Amino acid sequence: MRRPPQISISRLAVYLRFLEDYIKEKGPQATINSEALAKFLDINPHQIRKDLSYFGKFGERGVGYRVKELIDTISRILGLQRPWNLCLCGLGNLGSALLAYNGFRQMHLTIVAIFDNDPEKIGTKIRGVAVSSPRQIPGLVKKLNITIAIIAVPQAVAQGIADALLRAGVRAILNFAPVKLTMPPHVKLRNADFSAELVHLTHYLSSASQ
Amino acid sequence: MRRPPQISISRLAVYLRFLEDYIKEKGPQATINSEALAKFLDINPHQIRKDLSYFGKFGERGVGYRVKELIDTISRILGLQRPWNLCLCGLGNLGSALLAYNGFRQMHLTIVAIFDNDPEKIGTKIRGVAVSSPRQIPGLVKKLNITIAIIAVPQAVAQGIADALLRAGVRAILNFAPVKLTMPPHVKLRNADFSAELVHLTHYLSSASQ
DNA sequence: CCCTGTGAAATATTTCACAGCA
DNA sequence: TGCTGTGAAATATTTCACAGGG
Repeated sequence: MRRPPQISISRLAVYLRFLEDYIKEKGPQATINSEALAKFLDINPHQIRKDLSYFGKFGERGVGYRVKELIDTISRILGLQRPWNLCLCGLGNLGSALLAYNGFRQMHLTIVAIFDNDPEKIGTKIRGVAVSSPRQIPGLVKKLNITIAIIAVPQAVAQGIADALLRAGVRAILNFAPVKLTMPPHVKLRNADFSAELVHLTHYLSSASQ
Repeated sequence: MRRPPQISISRLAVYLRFLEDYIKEKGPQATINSEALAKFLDINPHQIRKDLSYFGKFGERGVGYRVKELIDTISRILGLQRPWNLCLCGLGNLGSALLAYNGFRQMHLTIVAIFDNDPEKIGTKIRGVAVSSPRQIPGLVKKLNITIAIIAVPQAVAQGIADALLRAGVRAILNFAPVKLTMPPHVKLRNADFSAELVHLTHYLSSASQ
């Protein structure tokens, strides 16, 4: 059994979300086999079994997987069995969208601090979360035990915010700003890049039509 | 020379964005070699040369790449040398964030229609773009020659919107709703999934600390 | 000599086929 | 029999090493 590829982590997240919907519909005793799950998600059943096998044996031969157990297992694999405190940097449209996004809560991910430069926003509470100046990053990251940060600020200030987060001791960053950030290797950095996604579509459409 | 992997398209988008910033700083005569570019983007220089070589020969031995030319070349590869009309489905926080996102304009991607169910919004113009009822999808997609759609509606209605877009003749969809959409193979579908990104961070943090 | 472009090697990932247990 | 778990095969992708043109 080898080390799981990065991409299998993304797939586990997809399985998890589907299974959470599925158990709501089918009830807590539901089981599912890899073939049925594969069909729903339009993926190869071998892939699913392989992804899970990197982490252990969770199914029953002749039966499939007990959905309740599988949800717990995948949650544990993904580190979602415990709560995480996040901060959101940047409360523009994107930051507001992320704050409103419900997907986080059910994953035990809680935004406990918001940092924004706008004096109008600083000192207010949005959806129950206080907005602070970025100068408060060092203090609040420690005080609120924040380990993960979301960067949703303009390109030009993203690296500066990232540096402040790094100094404050944040250990992982999800960056929505369209820049390549520089971080030491002990900080885990992921980039979410809208335009890179769109470009797949334009490339596909223009190469398909030639 | 083999078929380029999907992921090299994402990397080309990253190269392109960097080069656009770079030429602004260094001027229109700038050149760059694969090693320098690789260093800026924290990537392997062989990877960059290989990614480009899937599409042709764009560099000069002993010199590197002329940045201006390389920008044009990558734009052409990605299908960005021509304009594209997009529609945005869903004008919540995320939809608003996407509408405000400047990255699209410089890629010749124009949002020409917005679809939302809210009667308060229908009939208004946001950032110069009219908001219409989803019932207008068939008519407007054809009339405005929309080929690409962005779905930023709640999970529960995403498949219905996708079906309407399909019937209207849209050829590619970028889906931000956290569901697996079902589409026939001739429609190119990409998913942008925030929580799948975050889960990489929680998985990393919890497995690193064990 | 400098740096690209590219076959070939190394590595990573996916798919397959089937042993083995309920 | 039915389905998982997993080595092994097939593919895909990345990295390397170097030929070759300016």
